[in-house]
Amino acid sequence: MLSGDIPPNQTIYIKNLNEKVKKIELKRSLYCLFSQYGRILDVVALKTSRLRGQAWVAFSEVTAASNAVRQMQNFPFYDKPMRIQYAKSKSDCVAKADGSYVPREKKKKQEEKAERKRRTEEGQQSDMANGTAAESNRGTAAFRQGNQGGQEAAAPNNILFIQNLPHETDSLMLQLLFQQYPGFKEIRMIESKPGIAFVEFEDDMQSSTAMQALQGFKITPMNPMSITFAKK
DNA sequence: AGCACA
Repeated sequence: MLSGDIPPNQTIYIKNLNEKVKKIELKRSLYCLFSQYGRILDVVALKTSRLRGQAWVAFSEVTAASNAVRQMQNFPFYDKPMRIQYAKSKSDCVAKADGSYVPREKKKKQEEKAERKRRTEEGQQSDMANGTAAESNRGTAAFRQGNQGGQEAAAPNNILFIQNLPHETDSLMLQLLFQQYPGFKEIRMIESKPGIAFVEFEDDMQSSTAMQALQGFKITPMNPMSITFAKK
């Protein structure tokens, strides 16, 4: 169930996107969501029968893509957890940037494939069978843009930065949630800044585990939490 | 499930 053996690529491939979202809105939201990981060169999304529900986000750096693949894995986006992998090939925009771009021949077989299957289209609300508590909690989360005011994602470290909390959240509630993960040390909140919190762990492996487990966890239906590494 | 660049 790992992301397969696709080698790292500065472009990420995202699937399981909500197909009801309009293309322009989808691209804009993806841009907002992922710009916290680095500079985005291009966002590609098509609504053709074969390509709906998928998108490509090209970063200027492979490391940005790597962070995005790990940290946004299963992030609830328009009610559906994103499934993220590296793209299988180089984006045209990066080929153009590094000079290796050559216009491709047009492929006929893609149009032929498009008319094959027309069987199951609706009624597939699946799984969450063996997910974590957080995973099942995440299911119907609304998209909230997460970004800590800056652009670049902080490197993985032992302190997590939590956003989009309901303003009535207190540190005791968060402690209940985070202390179940090994290495938990403390919650820090700031009176004058409701909706955010810092959670400290012993080390960055343990903070990463908690992040992965609780990413998108909803304290209320409108508050899927957005977890990133704190800036040091 | 599905890897493009209109």
